[in-house]
Amino acid sequence: MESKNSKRAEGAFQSKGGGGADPLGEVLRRALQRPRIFRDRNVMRSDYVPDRLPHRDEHIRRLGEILAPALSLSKPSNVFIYGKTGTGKTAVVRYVFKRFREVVERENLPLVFAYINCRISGTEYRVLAELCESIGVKVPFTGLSKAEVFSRLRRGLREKGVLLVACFDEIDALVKSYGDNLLYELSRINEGAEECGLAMIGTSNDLHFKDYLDPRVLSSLSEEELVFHPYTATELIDILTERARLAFREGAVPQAVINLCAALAAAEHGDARRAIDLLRVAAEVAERNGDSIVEERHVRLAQSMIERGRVFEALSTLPLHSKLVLAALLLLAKNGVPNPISGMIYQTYREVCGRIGVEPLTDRRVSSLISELDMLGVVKSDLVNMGRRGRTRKISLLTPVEEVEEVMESDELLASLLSHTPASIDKWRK
DNA sequence: CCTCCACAGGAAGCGCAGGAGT
DNA sequence: ACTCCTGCGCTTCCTGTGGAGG
Repeated sequence: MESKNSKRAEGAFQSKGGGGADPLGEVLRRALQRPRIFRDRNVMRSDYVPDRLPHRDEHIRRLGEILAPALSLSKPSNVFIYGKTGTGKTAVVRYVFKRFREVVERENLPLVFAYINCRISGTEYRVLAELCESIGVKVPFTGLSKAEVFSRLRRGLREKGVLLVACFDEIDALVKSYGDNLLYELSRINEGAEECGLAMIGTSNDLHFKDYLDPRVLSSLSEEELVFHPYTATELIDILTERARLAFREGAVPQAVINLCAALAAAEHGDARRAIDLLRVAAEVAERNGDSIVEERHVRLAQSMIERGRVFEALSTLPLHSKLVLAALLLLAKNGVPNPISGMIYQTYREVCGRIGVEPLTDRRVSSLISELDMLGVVKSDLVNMGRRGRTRKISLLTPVEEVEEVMESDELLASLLSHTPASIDKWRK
């Protein structure tokens, strides 16, 4: 990507030849001359697996020990990994998998390591399908019954004589919407099979996840357990320093900037991914600015950009009715009702629907949409009891009104709604 | 102390789309 | 062509609930 862009830029630059009105030429010349902050952009990507994981040596060693029997082709214990987001669960698993794969390749062992993110895969069917694909069994993305995919997986494992070590990342997402049936079936897939089978690693950022599991599944899945604690600010500094050393030109990112990123992320539950994102965006801001050194103001700017990016992302990808719910929320906030309750939002939403001639959804559905927006981090909803006046949710935007409005203005349909204040709002205004 | 509000949120089911197998 | 399967977005129906006001 990087090299492709710069090659194209160079070509255009040369073809400019002896001057003339070329609006792009100046931009391209500046792009080439621009002081480069990045040395290797990939290092700052979220799926990058570093060669060293500061402050996680102990976890790496434990996981390695647990999985070691796989190399002599006996099924290792299942593992359960707990820890909040950005505490290095995924990084450690990926790192250990990477190192094991190197050995597998060298020794030519019938051993496969699969990594599946259950929240992204979403359904039991897709998780099964991914397991199948990891051992080279083709399955259509829909059309088969789950039982059929399951038996293909079992058959595949037997016929190929493969030992599969699968990591189910964010396994709680799957269990919360589908129950633990699939896990139970998978834990029994080994029965009657020797020299092949399935070992499971589950990760969850919900510490109470255990409560959702059937005792049989729990005992099978958590033969071993690992707990990851959030990083402290000093640990985050080490992580960022290590990454920065690889990702940036020497001297481009001062220690003070790294410390600031670490401090900001540490304030939000020690999330390393957040910290790395923040530093990356700050560096991009600086580079786009033509600066050769990342400064504190770039970090501050990056923080608000990340915030705005989340709203923009949400607004551009959300389905129509979720957008309309957000529009209702914004209209309420703009007109002196910053923390409306569900009922107010629903009424406003209905009026908004009426204005553009869209059939409104039921209140139940809208309630679910609000929950989704909550999970996306676009709004915040708090359960409140108002005694006689019932029990409801108080909902507020997590992003400043002006920023949401700015993003909404760019959407033709939504922008047209903002000019008109729904009548019902009057009665709630104080 | 009891009532009853205004919803939350679970469960079930419906209709549709996309696809496999026969 | 027909049956069977799942996912998805949605509705309908339902039970649950903390505390202000009677």
